[in-house]
Amino acid sequence: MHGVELTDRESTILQSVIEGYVKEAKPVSSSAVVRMSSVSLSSATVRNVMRALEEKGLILQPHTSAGRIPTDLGYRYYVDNLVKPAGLTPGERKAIGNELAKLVHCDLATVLAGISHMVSEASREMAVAVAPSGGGQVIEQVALVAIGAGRIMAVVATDVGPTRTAVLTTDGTFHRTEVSKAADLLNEWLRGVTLSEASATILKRFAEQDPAPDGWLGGLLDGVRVFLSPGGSERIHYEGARYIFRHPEFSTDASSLGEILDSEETLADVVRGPVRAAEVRVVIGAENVCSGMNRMSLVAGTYRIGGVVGRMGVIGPTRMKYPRLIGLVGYFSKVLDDLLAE
Amino acid sequence: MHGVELTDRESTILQSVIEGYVKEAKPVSSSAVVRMSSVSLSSATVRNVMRALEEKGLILQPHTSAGRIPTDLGYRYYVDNLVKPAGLTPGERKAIGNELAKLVHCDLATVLAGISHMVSEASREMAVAVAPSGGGQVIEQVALVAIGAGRIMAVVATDVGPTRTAVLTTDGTFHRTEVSKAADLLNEWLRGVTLSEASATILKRFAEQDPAPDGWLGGLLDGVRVFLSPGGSERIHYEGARYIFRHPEFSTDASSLGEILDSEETLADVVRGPVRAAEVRVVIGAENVCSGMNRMSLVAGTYRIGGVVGRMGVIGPTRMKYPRLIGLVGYFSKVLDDLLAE
DNA sequence: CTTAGCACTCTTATAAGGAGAGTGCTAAGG
DNA sequence: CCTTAGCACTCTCCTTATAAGAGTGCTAAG
Repeated sequence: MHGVELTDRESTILQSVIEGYVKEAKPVSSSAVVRMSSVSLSSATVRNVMRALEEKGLILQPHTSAGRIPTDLGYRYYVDNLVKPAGLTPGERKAIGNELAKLVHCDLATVLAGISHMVSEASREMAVAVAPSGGGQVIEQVALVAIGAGRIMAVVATDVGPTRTAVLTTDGTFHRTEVSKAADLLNEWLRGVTLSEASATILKRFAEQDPAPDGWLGGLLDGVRVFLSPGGSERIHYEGARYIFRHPEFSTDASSLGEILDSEETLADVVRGPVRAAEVRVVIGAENVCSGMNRMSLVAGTYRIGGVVGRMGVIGPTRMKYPRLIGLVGYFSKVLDDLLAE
Repeated sequence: MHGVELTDRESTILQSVIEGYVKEAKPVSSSAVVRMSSVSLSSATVRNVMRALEEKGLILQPHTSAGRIPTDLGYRYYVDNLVKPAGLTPGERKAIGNELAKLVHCDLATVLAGISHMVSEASREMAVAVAPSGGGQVIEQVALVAIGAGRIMAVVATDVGPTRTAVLTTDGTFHRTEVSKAADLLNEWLRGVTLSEASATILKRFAEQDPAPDGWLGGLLDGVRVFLSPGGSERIHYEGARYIFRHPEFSTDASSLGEILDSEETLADVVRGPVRAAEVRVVIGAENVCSGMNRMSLVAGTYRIGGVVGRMGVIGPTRMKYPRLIGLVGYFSKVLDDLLAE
C-alpha cells in the first residue's frame, strides 16, 4: 500500500482535485485547481504537477483534453494522509446522543434499524448496521417459556450479540414442571457450546440418551435443534438506498446496486471486514472484495450497545465526502462506547 | 371500476397486446397481434379494434405511428377478466412445500426472510414479506430471564405475530426470586393489554404503587416500558431488488426505487393494504397510494406460519407476468394455510 | 523551475438526411 | 355493414456533418 511519496505541492493539488471532483462530479481542470486552491501558481505549472500525479497513478483523464479525476489509489492516499475527520456540530452531537440513549433497552432488530437510520440521516448516504456473525457465539443460557395453547417460546442467550427466539408449537399438553425440566436438560447440554455447534450437539446428546426421549419432549428437542441450526436469517439492516440514486454516477446505471442490496450475506461480509474496535476503516472502490462494489466506497466502524457488538458502515460512491463520513462514523463509535461504559 | 364492456374480439386482442407487450417490452403493432393471436383477421381490422380499445382507455400509443401498449386500466381489465392464474409444476410444488415446512419452527426474522426469499426465487421478481402491524396485538405473557452479570432478558409474547425480546442491563445484583416476582408483577399489569397501550399502562400502574418501586425494580420496570414503547422496528423483509433492475423500464431510471426500498413503512403499508385472507390482490400502477410506485404493480396475499399471520407480495413493473405471479402468490397462501391446519 | 502562448484533440450540441415501422384513411369486395 | 388491400403520412431512430468549447501538451522565453 505504501511506496507513494508526494511533495507538499503534489499533495495540495491532489487534495484540490479530489475535493473539486467530490463537489462537482466533473473532471477537474488545471485552471479550476488554481481557482479553488490557494496556491499562487499558473495553470501550466499545475498541469505539470498533475502529469506527475497521473504517472504515479493517483489521478487520470477520462479522455484526452479533459480534466482529471481521482483513481482509487488517489482516494487511498487522500484518506491515509490528507483527510482530517470533520467534527460534528454541537447540535448534531446532542441529537445523536439523545437518540442513541433511547436504543439501549431495545431488541436487536430495533438497534440495527435505529443505528442505520441515524447514520443514514446524518450522512445522507446509505448506511448499514450488522450484528456480530452468529456462529462463534457461546451459548450462556437457554430458556423455555410456556405461552399457552401448546406453544412454547425458546430463548437462547449468548455471551455477546443478539439473543435468538422462536415459538415452538408442540402436540399435546404439558405441565409446567416438564417444561422447566426440558430447559434444565438443554442448559446442561448447550451451555458453553457455540451456536454453530449447537445443532450437532443436540443430535449427539439425544442419541446418547437412554431411553431416547420421545413424544412431547422429543418433538420439543427437535424443534430447538432446527431453530438453532445454522443459516438463520442474517442480522443486518440498512437504510438510505435512496441516497445512492441521487448521485449522478448511479442515476443512469444502478444495476450493480441491486446485487448489493439483495445479497445480505455479501453486504454483511463487506461491512464486517477486518475492522478493529475504535478504528474507522475505509474501503475504496476496487479494494472491495465484492465486484459489484468496485465503484463504491465503504466507511465502517464498530458499535457496542445493549450487549451487542457489531459493525456499522456508510456506503456511497467512491466520490464521497470522506472527512465528514469518517468523522461521523468515528463519533458514533465513540459515543456508543461511552454509553456502554456508564 | 366497472363500466368497461368488451366484445369477445376486443378481449382477445387486448389480451394479445398485453401479453405481447409483457413478453417483448415493445409497443405491439397490429401485424404482431395477427401473428401471435390465432384470430384470422387482417391487420387492418385489428387496427380498427385497437382504435376502439384506445378510445376506451385500455391501450395507448406512445407516439403516432407506433404500436400500442396497455394502460393501467387495460391491465386492470385483463387481471379482472382475462387472467387465469397459472398452475405450478409438480417440481416447484414439491420444492416449495419442503422449504416452507422448514420455516415452521423458526423465529420471525427467519420466517420473513425465508418467505421473501422463496417467493422472489420463484417469481424472479422482488418479493416482500411483512409481519402483522404490532400495535393491536394483545400481550399474553411477559417473561424475564436472568442471563447473568446484571443482564436480564425480557420476552413479550402476544396472541399472534412476533414476540419481542430485549436484553436489559441493570445496576447491582438481584436474586432469582426477585426476578420472578418482577415478572409476576408485569404479567399482572400487562396481560390482555395491547402492545400500543403497554407503555402507558406501566407508567400508570407504576404511579399507583405505594410505596413506589425504586432502585433495582424501578430501573427494570422502566427498561421494560421503554422497550415496549411504540415505534419499534418495522417487521418487514424483502429480497430480489436485483430483479427490478433487470427490467428495461427501470434499468435507466430507477430513482423511484430508492424511495420504495427505503421507506419500510410505506412498503409495509403498500403490501398490507386491504387483502383478505385467501384472496390475492393486485394493485396496478397508479392505483398504488404510494406515488413512487405508479409504474409498478403489486401482487399480494396472506401467509400464516408458526403463529404469525402476515402479508407477502411481489413487486415489479406493471408489465409483469400476472398469470404466473397470481398463481404463485395464491399457491403460497394455500400451502401455508394447509401447513397450519395440520 | 515557472509561465505565456498556441496548436491539437476530444467531447458535446445541433442540424440534416435517409431508412424503417406502423398507423389512418379511402375505396373496393364479400 | 363488416372486412380488407393499398397507399400516403408521420414519427422514431440511426448516421453523418459541422461548429463550438474546453482543456491539455508542448515549446520557448523569462
